[in-house]
Amino acid sequence: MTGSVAASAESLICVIDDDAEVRGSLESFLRSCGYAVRTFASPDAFLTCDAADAAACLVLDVQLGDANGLDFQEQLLGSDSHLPVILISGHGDIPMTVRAMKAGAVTFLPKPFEEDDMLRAIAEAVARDRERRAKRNESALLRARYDGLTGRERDVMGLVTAGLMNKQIAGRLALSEITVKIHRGNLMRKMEAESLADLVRMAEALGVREAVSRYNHG
Amino acid sequence: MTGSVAASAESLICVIDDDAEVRGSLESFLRSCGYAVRTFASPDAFLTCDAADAAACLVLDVQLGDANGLDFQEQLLGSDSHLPVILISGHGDIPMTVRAMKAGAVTFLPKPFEEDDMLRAIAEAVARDRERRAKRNESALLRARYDGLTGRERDVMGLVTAGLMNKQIAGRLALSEITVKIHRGNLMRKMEAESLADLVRMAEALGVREAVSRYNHG
DNA sequence: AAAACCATCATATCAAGGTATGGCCCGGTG
DNA sequence: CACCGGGCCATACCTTGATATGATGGTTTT
Repeated sequence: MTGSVAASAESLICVIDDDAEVRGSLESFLRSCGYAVRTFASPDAFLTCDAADAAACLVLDVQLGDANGLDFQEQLLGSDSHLPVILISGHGDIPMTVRAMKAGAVTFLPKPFEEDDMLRAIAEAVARDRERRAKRNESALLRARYDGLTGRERDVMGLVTAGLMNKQIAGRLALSEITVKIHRGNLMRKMEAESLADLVRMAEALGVREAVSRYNHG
Repeated sequence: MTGSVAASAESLICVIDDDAEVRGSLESFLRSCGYAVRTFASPDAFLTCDAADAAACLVLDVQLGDANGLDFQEQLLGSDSHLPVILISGHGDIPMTVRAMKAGAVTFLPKPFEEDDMLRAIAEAVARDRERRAKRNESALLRARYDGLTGRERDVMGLVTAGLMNKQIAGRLALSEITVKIHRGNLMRKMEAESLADLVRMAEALGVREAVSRYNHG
C-alpha cells in the first residue's frame, strides 16, 4: 500500500503560489486554524516531493510565472488523483472561472480573498477528500481481489454477473458445467463475496460486466 | 406519460431575459442555426407555459429586474428537472460564476458574448439534455415497474437483492419459504428482470437495497 | 353481492447451484 | 527432476430456486 498515510487528526493543505508573501501568510493562517500546511513555488516542486499523495487539498494560484495553474489542474485531472483543488488568482476572470469549475475545482477565489471564504473552501475540499479516499480505498481493495483471479475466473465472473446460468456460461466458454461451478466457487471465495448480489455489485464497481446480447443467452 | 414530447429533429432552446432586444437577437440567431426557440421575460412566464418540459436547455439571464437568475437556477435544481442551464450576464463576477457552476450550469457567459461561444455552449447543453432524457426514461420505466409491486413484493425484493436466501427472507418476514418464492417469482416477472443479476442492478438504480447486518443473516 | 387483488400456505416436480473427492494434463520453478 | 498451481473434467450428494396446482381468508372496488 502506498497511500495509507493517516489523514486522521490534521489534514494536509498544499499551497502552490509563486509569491513568497502569499505562501507565507496562507501558511501561517491555515496553521493557526489547525491544518498541516506545505507550500511550493511551482507545480514541479509539488510533484517532486512526496506530499501529493498525502495532501487533502491543493490551493493553487493561476499565474505561476512560467506555468499555468489551470493547465496544471487539468493535468492533475488527467492523472487519476482527483485531488480537490481551490484556485486563487489576482487576475481572474469569468472564462477562467468557468474553465476551473468545469475541471472540478472546489471554488475559485479572486485575490485578495476573505479569510472566511478560504476557510469555507478548505472545509469543503477536505470533506471531498474524505469521500475520495473512502471511495479509493474501497475500490483498491476490490481491484486487488480481482487481480488475484485467474483468467478463467475472470471470464466466468463476467458472465455470471451478466446473469447467465452455469450451463450457458459453459456453452460460451466451451467448458463443462462442473468446471464453471468450480471456477465460480473459487472466484466467490477470492472476491470475498457472500452472495451473488454482492458479486454483481462488485462487478458493477469494477466495470467488468460482460455485455451479453439477448440473442444468445441459451 | 407527461413528458414524451419528441426532442427529435429540432431541440427547443428557451431563453429568459428581461431585455426584449436580447431576446430578439438571440432568438433570430439561434433559429438561423436550426434550433427551435421560445423566449420569456421572466421565470414565471417560463414556468407557466408548458415549454419547460419540452425544453432541451435554458439560456438564463442573471439580472431579471425583480427576479434573480441564480436563485431561479437553484430553484430548478431543487425540483427534479436538471434542465441544462446557460447563464448570461452583463454584470457577472467570479463569485457569481462559481455559484452558477456549482449549481450545475453548463457555462457562464458575460454579455456581450461571442456567437461562437454561445453556440458551443448550446451544443454542450443539448448533449447533456440527451443524456438526461435517456437516464430519466430508463429510471422512470424502472420506477413505474417498482411502483407496480405490492408491499410484500417490495419487502422481498429488498432482501433478495441484499443477498439473502429465501429461507432467511422467510425468517425475517415471518413467512414460509414457499410464500417468499411466490413473491419472488411475481416480482421478477413484474420488474421484467431476466436474472438475479438484472434485479440487483435495478435495485441499485432504484436505491432500494435493504441494509443487512452481518449478524442476522440466518 | 360479486369480482379482483393481495397475502398466505401446502404438495410436488424439475432445474440450477454448491461442494467434496478424485483424476488428468500442462507449464513454470526451486 | 519433482513439485506446484492453473485449468480441465467426472461422479455423487445435498441445498436452493422456479413453477404449477390448489386452497383459504382478507380488503377494496365495482
